[in-house]
Amino acid sequence: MSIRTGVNSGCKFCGEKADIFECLCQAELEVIDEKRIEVNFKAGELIFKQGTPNLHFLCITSGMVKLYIEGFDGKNLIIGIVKPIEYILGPGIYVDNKHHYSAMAIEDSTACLVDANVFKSLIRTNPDFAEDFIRKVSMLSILNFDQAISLTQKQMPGRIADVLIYLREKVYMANPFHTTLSRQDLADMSGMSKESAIRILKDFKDEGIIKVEGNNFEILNEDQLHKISQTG
Amino acid sequence: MSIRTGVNSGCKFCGEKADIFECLCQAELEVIDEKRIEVNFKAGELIFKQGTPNLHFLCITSGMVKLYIEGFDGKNLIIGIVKPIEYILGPGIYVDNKHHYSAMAIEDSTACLVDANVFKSLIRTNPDFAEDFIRKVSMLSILNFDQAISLTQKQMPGRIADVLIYLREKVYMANPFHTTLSRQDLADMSGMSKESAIRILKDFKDEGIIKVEGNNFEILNEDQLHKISQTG
DNA sequence: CAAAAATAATGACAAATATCAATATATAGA
DNA sequence: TCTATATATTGATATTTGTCATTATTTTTG
Repeated sequence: MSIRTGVNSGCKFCGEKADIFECLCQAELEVIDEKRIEVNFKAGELIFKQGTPNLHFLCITSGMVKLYIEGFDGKNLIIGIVKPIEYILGPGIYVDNKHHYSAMAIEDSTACLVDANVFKSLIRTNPDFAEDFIRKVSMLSILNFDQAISLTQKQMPGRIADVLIYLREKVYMANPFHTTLSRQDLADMSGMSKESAIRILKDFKDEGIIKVEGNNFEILNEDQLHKISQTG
Repeated sequence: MSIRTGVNSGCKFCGEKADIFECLCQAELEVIDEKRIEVNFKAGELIFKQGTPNLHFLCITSGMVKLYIEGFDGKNLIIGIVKPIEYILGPGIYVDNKHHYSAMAIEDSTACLVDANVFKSLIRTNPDFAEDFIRKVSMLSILNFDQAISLTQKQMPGRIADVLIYLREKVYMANPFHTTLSRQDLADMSGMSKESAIRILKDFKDEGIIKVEGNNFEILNEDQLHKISQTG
C-alpha cells in the first residue's frame, strides 16, 4: 500500500464522472481536492476493517472493491461491489464513527480519502448534495431489500442466478465477463457454502445456461437465468 | 379505517416525544400540523402496500405497526416493528415514489400523514433536521446488517433467540411481555416456516429458557438466550 | 522450473429445514 | 351459546443444504 498525493487530475476531473460531485461548485471541489489523500491498494489488500474507527469518506477511482460484513466462524456476507467512480460512506459516520463492514480490493485499486467532516459539512451547507446523498442511501437500501429477499426466500439456484445477473448487469455490464471474485466470494454473495456455489454453477453449465472457464463467465440463456431467479 | 383530523393535541405536543421533531422550530411544526391528516387503523388493517405510490411521511402516534417485504409465494419478511412515536419514510420517496415494503397495524393504531414534499423541503432548509434524518437512516441500515447476518448465518435457534431479544429489548422493553404478533409473524421475522418457529419455541420452553402461554412470553434465562444468539 | 500453497471440484454423508397431513385450540360471528 | 373460521401444535417425511474428506487444478514462490 503506497500513498501518492496528487497523481490523478484531481476532483474537478472526477466531478465530471462521479454523480455525487455534480452538484458541487468549483470552490467546494477545491476544498475536497486539497484535503484528499490518494492511496493505492493491491488486489487482496484490506482497505478498512469492520469495527475500526470510520473517519473518512472514500472514493474509488480505479480498480474494484468488495464490501462485506464479517459474521460468525469467519463467514462473510458480501453486501456490494464498488467500482470507479463511486464513493463509500459507511453508516457509522452518522452513528458511532465505526466501520460496520469491511472493504477489500479485489483488483489493484485506487481510493481517495477525505475527512468525513468535510463531507458532513457539505451535507449541511449544500441541500442538493444532501439530497443526492439521501437518494444514494435510499437506492442502496432498496438493493439491500432485494438481496434480503433473495437470501431468505430463494433456494440456491435462485440465489446463484441473482448473483450472476447482478455481475452481468450491475458490475461488469457485459456478457461474456471476467471476474476477479473467487468461488468463495460468489458463495459469500449468495449466503451458501463454496461447495454448494460450485455445484450450482456446474448444474447451470450442464444445463447449457452458462459457460464457465475458470473466472470467465458467459450467460448463454439469459431468459432461463431470469426464470430461475423468479421461481426461487 | 376512519379519518379524524385534529383529534390529538397536535405536532407541538408530539414534538416532545418524537426525536425527529426536536430540531424544528415552532413555525416549522405548525406547517406540518396544518397539513397533517390523522387516520385510525384497526388491528390487521393494511396501512400501505408495497408497489403502490408513496407520497407521504407517516408518523405512528398510537398502536403498533409491522413493516414487511412481500416476497415469493406469499412469503413475507418482516423488517421492523414501528411504535409510538416513530415515523416511517420509505426509501422510495427519494427514488421512485413507490412503497418498497408494506405496513400493517398489529394493534389498533393511529398514523399522521404528511405530504412527503413538506418533509423533503425541511430536509433542504434545516440542516439539523437533515442530519437527524440521515442519522436515523444510518441506524436503520446498521440494524438491517445485523438482521442480514442473523438470517443468513445463524441456524433456527439463533434466529428465534434474536427475535425474542429484539422484542424484549427494542419493542416491548419489558420482560414478561405480551405480543400481538402471530407465530407466522415470528416466522416472518426469522425467515423460516411457522412450524419451525413453533418447534424452536417449544424447545426453548422445554429447556426452561422461556415461558410461553399463548402470546404471553417470559424469558427465564436471558444469558442462555444471548448465548444461543451468539453460537448461531 | 519445481515445490508449495491456494483455490476449485467432486462424492459421500449428516444435519438442518420445509412440507404435508392431522389434530388441537382459540377466536369471531350468527 | 354454538358453529365456523382462523391460528397453533404435533408428527412423519422429503428436500435442501452443509460438512468433511479427497483429489484436481491453478497460482505463487523460492
